[in-house]
Amino acid sequence: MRVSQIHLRTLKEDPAEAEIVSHKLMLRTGMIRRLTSGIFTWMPIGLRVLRKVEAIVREEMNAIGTQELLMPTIQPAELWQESGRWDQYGPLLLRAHDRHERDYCVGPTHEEVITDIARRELRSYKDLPISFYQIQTKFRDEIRPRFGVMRSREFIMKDAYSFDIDENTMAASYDAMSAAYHRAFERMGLGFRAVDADSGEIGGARSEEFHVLADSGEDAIAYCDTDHYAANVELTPAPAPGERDSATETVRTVPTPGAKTIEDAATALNLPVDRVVKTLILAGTDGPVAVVLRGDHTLNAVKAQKHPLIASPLTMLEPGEVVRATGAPPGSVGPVGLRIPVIVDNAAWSLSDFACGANVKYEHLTGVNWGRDAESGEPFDLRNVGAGDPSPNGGGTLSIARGIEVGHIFQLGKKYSEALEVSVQDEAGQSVTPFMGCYGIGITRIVGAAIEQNHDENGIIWPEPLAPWLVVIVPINAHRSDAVREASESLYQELQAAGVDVLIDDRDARPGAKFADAELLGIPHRVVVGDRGLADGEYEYQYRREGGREMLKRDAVLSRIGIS
RNA sequence: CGGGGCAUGGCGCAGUCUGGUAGCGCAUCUGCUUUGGGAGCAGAGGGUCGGGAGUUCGAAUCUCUCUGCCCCGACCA
Repeated sequence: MRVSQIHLRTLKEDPAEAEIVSHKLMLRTGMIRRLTSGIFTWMPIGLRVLRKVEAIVREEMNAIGTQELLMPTIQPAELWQESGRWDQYGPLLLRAHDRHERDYCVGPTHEEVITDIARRELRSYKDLPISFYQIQTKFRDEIRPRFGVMRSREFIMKDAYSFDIDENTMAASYDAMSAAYHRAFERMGLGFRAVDADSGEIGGARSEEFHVLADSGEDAIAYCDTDHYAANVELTPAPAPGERDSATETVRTVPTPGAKTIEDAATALNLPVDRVVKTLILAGTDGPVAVVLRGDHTLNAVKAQKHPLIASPLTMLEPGEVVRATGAPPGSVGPVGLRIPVIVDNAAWSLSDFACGANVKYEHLTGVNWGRDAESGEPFDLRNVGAGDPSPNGGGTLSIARGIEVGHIFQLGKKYSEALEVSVQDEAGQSVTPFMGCYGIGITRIVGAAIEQNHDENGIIWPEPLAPWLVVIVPINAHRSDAVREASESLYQELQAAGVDVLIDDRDARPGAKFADAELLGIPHRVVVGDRGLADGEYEYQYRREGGREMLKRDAVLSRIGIS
């Protein structure tokens, strides 16, 4: 394509609405435009990238025999009432009604519709296994859309659903899908990791998340390369409690003036943070509860919410409520002498001669021991694991990486097939309920995640498979050099003929402006055609990711691009 | 939904405290010059100052109200 013939309007400054790199760059390159909160137009350049992502996903789905279909975005309430999710799904579901006052929703996902298809279409075990997928716009009325395309309300998802006669074949369908996901993300050229996930309310035997690794990712992943453990930190178990040393100190009250954080207290007490305990006051199922963690640890909300005394969703009490519950403000609270239930984390449970808040403002206790000075009760796993913790598989220590969730696969079991009464006949002629799996890929999110992972101060650095164009040709001063015009034009024609996605910057612009745009757009290969090089029959070649420039003959340029 | 912030040509901002009828940079258009890292000069177009109500001789500026957007929390592809 020719730059003169496409709509290209790049911005030099970051728009104020964007906070993270991918969002800024998508706006600066003109890939997307916001219509309203969490709803975007995909402009021509952005759409080119989106289509590349879709094409790879589509090919990998087709390759494992999953069949593409297209379901409606608008779904009748009756179906959701049948599954029970009309009430369960809550405000995330955008609802509407038609002129006859019949209720509908804009599909946030399609288990109900595909299960309805299944019960109408599937008759016999001979129809199974079978799976379907679609690439389609979804709508989820997120409480707080943010980060541009990464958490938008309207987004494009690839959703697939499998139907199997029993659990074993369900597992096989799941494994095939998992393998296809690995291939798809590999083909996109993205650094990613598949991790064990919480199957959560959806239930079912197994679940994995696929994360694109990026420092800006919202999820923390714990992994161990030696024993191949990988899971969301939310779910990674911390070690069981260790042996407690016996008490050697007596309790002393120490003033800690002005100490509000664990670090303040540890400094005032002249102790390492892991000898000081933090006490968090949370809303409980029956009044406030105290949770005790080692000072260097953080509370894991997913684990805490599973405790019978802790209210879900997890709620930290306000300072005033903490004073009412404990007599002291946050920062000076401790487990000794509390009249509310105390729940102790494994690591804190294992401490002896530790320090904690004295339940008096700006006072702490040292030499505290469980049993003698405060009741510890049973230990619980309540904390997030960190780098250096032992791997649950036992083969090494954990590292922590940040990731952006771009895919999630589940074994659903019979949840929907039972609710919507799908049945097929088995070999014995008996009616049985098929086992389902569901598999999602966030197509639009992948575009943002790819940029988060691949950019520098000058702009995007596309992995080749996702780039809007593979090559950009930059003629220098073509308007006054026949040689430049002819050479760049013939290179353009040759690349086009070879089926390469090539862009030629035929604008009557200064070289600097063209270079800046080529880098901002992140096009992998740049070929600069100027009188200087042409005098020696050479072109300047630069690979966006590496940055170095070299003067090459035409054949060498073609071979760098990957055509011989 | 709770907490915080913002709203002024397409984009980024100043002006608001202390009311006097809107300005800067980028972008756009015209002309001339320029041309290997976001050109220079000269000129031009473009704004109901988010909406409504009020105070005032007079409101971008003060008051009330509504709306929209962004950020921090629980949720997700």
